[in-house]
Amino acid sequence: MDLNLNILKKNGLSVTEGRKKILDLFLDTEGALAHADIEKQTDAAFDRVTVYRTLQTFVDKGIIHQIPTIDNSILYALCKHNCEAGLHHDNHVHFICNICTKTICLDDVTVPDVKLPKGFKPTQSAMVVTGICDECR
Amino acid sequence: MDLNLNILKKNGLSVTEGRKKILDLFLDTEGALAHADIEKQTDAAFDRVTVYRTLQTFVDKGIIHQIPTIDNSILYALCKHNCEAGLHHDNHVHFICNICTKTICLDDVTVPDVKLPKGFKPTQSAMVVTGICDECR
DNA sequence: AAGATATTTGCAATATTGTTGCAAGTTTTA
DNA sequence: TAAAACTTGCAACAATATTGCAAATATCTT
Repeated sequence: MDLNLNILKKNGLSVTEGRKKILDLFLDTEGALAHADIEKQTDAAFDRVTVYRTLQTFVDKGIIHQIPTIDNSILYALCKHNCEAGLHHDNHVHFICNICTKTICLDDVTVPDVKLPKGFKPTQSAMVVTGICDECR
Repeated sequence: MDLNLNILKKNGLSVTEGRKKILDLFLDTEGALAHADIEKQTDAAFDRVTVYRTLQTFVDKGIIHQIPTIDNSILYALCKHNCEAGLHHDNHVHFICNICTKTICLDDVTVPDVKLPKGFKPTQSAMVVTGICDECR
């Protein structure tokens, strides 16, 4: 059975062309994707709305996660570790290259714990590092 | 001389009503502001475009900085440490409260250094922690 | 202090991005 | 294979962001 099919079924999702195609894109992509990337790389085969809804569904199911960025854009990337529906525990650092502008999941670099002031209870933390990636230097 | 006036002049900016008012807002606000907050709190006294341009100018001059968020929104906060034009070195952790949804600059919590894989050169890093803040618990 | 120059503002138009309801189409279930 | 459940695309809409340009305002110069 295909990998994408497998993932969709495991999460109780109907298997449709759009979901298979978009999931494939993520499986084939090193790094993160924005909504616009997906539209472009699928040749607008699917309606914008479908892409939005598919991404939201994948996030809800814990298949992909959102990455915080400093500009106004949402980036998505595959969850490498089994995230349950509604509960993500991706804990790796994301790197944004200033030259090629790619966002790369540094799966081996975990977000360090920080000591918060009294009264703050953390549930999730994210870290984004910008700079020059290994391919652009 | 007023503090806001001082800041504007130091950065070689013309002193206008809009800039004074918006800068005052930041000086009076604990935490971060979104474009929408500013419109609301100035009673739409200024055109949306003016607010956009003012924020951009302040970022360029190193007066305020942008905060990465996981949803599609840009947040701005005062730079507490003297940032030069075009080069920000705010290095504190940002905390987003899941209950009151405020974003708080934890000025005393610095972003820890992480060891990146070979070939990656960092220039800036940001850390966002979500959870429950000291006032909401 | 007043006019010349430079900068900023507001408006209008336009672009981009994201959301919702609903009917038609597709997938799953039994 | 038919019924039920779910997904898609369309259309309309809403929110957010950008640009050019003329009018208004601030700064500079003397």
